[in-house]
Amino acid sequence: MTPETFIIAKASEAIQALYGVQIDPATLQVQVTRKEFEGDYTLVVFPLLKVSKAAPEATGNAIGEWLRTNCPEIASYNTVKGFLNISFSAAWWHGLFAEIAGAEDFGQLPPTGKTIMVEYSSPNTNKPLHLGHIRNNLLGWSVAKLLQVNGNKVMKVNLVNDRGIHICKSMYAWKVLGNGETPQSSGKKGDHLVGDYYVAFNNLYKKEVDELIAGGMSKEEAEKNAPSLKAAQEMLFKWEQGDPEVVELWKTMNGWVYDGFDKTYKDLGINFDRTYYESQTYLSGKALVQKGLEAGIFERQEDGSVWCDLTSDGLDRKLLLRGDGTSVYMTQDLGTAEQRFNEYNLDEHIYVVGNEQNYHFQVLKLILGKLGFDWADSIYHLSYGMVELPEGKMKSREGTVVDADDLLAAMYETAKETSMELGKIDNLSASEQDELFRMISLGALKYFILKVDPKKTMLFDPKESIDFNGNTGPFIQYTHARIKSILRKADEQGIAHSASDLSSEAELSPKEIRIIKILNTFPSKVAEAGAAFSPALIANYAYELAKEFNQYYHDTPILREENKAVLACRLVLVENIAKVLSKAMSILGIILPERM
RNA sequence: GGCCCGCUAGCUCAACUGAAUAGAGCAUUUGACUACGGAUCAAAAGGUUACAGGUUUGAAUCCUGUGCGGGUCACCA
Repeated sequence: MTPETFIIAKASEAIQALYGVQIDPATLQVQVTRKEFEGDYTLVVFPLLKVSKAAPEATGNAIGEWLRTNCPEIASYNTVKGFLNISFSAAWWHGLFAEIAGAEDFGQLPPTGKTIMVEYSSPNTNKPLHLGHIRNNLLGWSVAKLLQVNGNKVMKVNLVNDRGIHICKSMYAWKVLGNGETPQSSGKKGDHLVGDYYVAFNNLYKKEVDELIAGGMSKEEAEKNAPSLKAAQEMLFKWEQGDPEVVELWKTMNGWVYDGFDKTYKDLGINFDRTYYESQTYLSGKALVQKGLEAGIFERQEDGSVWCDLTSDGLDRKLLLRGDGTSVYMTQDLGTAEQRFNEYNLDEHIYVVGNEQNYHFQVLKLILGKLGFDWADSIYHLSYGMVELPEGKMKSREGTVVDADDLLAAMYETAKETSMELGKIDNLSASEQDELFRMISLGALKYFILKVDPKKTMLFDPKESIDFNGNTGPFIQYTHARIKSILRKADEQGIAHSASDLSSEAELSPKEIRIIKILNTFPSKVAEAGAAFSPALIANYAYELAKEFNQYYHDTPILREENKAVLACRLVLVENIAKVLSKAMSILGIILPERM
C-alpha cells in the first residue's frame, strides 16, 4: 500500500467517524507536500467542505486530529489554508525504507496477462536511417520495455517497406550507373550504397526532365515521360510479375540494405521479435474489402475501385482498392491488423508512427470498427512529432537530413574527447574505454530524445545534446558511477551494507526521508508512464532522483560516518538510489556504467 | 477551405486525474575546492502559461472564440 492510498483509506474512515458520511475515495486527493511546508503528504480538503460544512482550516484540523489519535503511523499534522499536511512517524519511514531495500524486483509491476504488440521503425529500403527514424526507434523500443515492466507480454515488430517504386529507382540507377559496385568492393555500408543510387536516380531524372522541357515538352508531361522513371515503373511491373532477373536484383540490393540496418539497429541497441516485409503482406486485406462490400459498408464505383465513405464521421472518402483491383496502404494495414490479432491473440496493438499519419490511423481504426472487430479500439497510434534542426526542417532533397550513422559516430567522438579531457579513465583498457564511450554517447542521445513528450515537435541541437551537463543522460550515468565508487570503497573496507543491516536506531534526516519518498514513487511512476506510453516521465523521474542524490551527497559524509548504524543506513540508501536509477534508465535503453 | 496537433523564462524542456508562490537545465551574474569522484553544489536574476471570454471555492490544465505555427485531406507508402 502506498502512503497515498493509506491516507485516502484512513481519511475516509475519519470522515465517516466525524461527519457520518461515506465518501467516494475518488474525491480525495493526496499529493507530496511541497518543500516549503512541513509534512510528508498533503490531503486537499476543499472537496470535503460540502460534507464538513465548516471552514477549510477547521475541516483540515479535525481530520488531522482524528488521524493523529487513531493512526500510530501518523506522527503530526498541520493545516495551511485548505491543505492538510501529514507527517509520518520515524518508525513508519524505517519500515518503508526496509521494504524498498528488500524488494529485488522493485518497480516491476505484477503480470497483467495482456499481450501487446508494438510496431516501430518501419523503414523504407531505398535509403539509410536518419534522425527521424532514431526518434521512432528509441521511442518504440522504450515503450515496449515500459509496457513489459508494467507486467505485459510484449512483442516488438518491424514492418519493412521493401517493395514499391522507390526501391526500383535505386535498382535502375545501380544497373545503369553502378558498374557492379557492391558494399564489399566499395567499402560502403549497404544501406548507404543503395541510398546513394537513390540520390543518383533523382539527379538523372531531373536532368532528363530538364532536357525534355528544353526540347519543348511541358513540365508535367516531361515529369511523366522521363525515360528513367519509365524504366523504374517497368521494373516495378516486372517485379510484380515475378521476373527472375528483377527479383534477383531486388533481393541482392535489399540484402545490402538489411545488413546496413542491422548494424545501425545494433549500434542503437534496439531489436525486434519479428520482422514483417511488405512484399509478403501487401496483398492482404482484400478479403476484408470483400466482406465490407457484402455488408454494404463499402461501395464499388463504375471503374471498379472500392471506397469507404466516412463523410458522416466528419472525414473524407477513403480508397481501399484501385480500379485495377490492386490494394493500397490502407488495405494492407486492415489485413495485417486482423492477421496479427488473430495469430497472437493481442489485447493491444501499438503503432509507433510519425504524426503525419494521424489521419491514416484515425481512418484505420474507424474502418476496423465498421467491419465489426471488437478490438478496433485496442489499436493505438503512438504518434510522435517531427525532429527539427536549429537551421530549420530536415529535407532530404536539400541534403539537410542528419544521417543516423553519422550522428552516432559524432556522438561517440564527442564522448571520447570529453572523457579524455577529464582524464579519469586512464586506467581502463582500450576496449573498456571504447565500451564506455559507446555507453555515454548513446546515453546522451537516448536521454535527449526520450525526455521530450513524444507528441511534441522537438528541436534537436547537436551541440546541446552533446553537452554533458544539466538534465542529460551522462549526468545520470555519472551519478551512478559515483555511487558505485562509494560502494566499492565500502566493500574494500569491509563495511556491511545489506538491507538486513538496517537498524531503526539510525535516525533518518529530512533529506533522507525525501529520497525515500522519491524512491517509493517509482512503481507508480512506472504505471503512470505505461498508461501514457511516455518514457519521458521516467526520464524526468530519474533526473529528479539523481539530482536529489547529488545534493545529499554534497553535504552528507557517508564513509566518514562513525556510527555503524547510520553508516549502514546511508550506504543502503545510496545503493538503492543506484538500483532505481539503473532500473529507470534501463526502460530508456540506457546503460549505467560502473565507473566513468 | 475541412479535420487533427502544438503555443509555458532569452533558448531547450517539465508540471499525474483542475489545487498552495507554474518548475528544471542551458546561457547570464555571484559564491563554494583539506575532492568518500567539481562531469558537483549553493545563490541571484529571468513568467500576464499566445490572446479574449466562460465554467469552478480554485484553470497552464476543462469549454467557446481569435491569432500564430505545423500536419493532413492521392487509384503514394
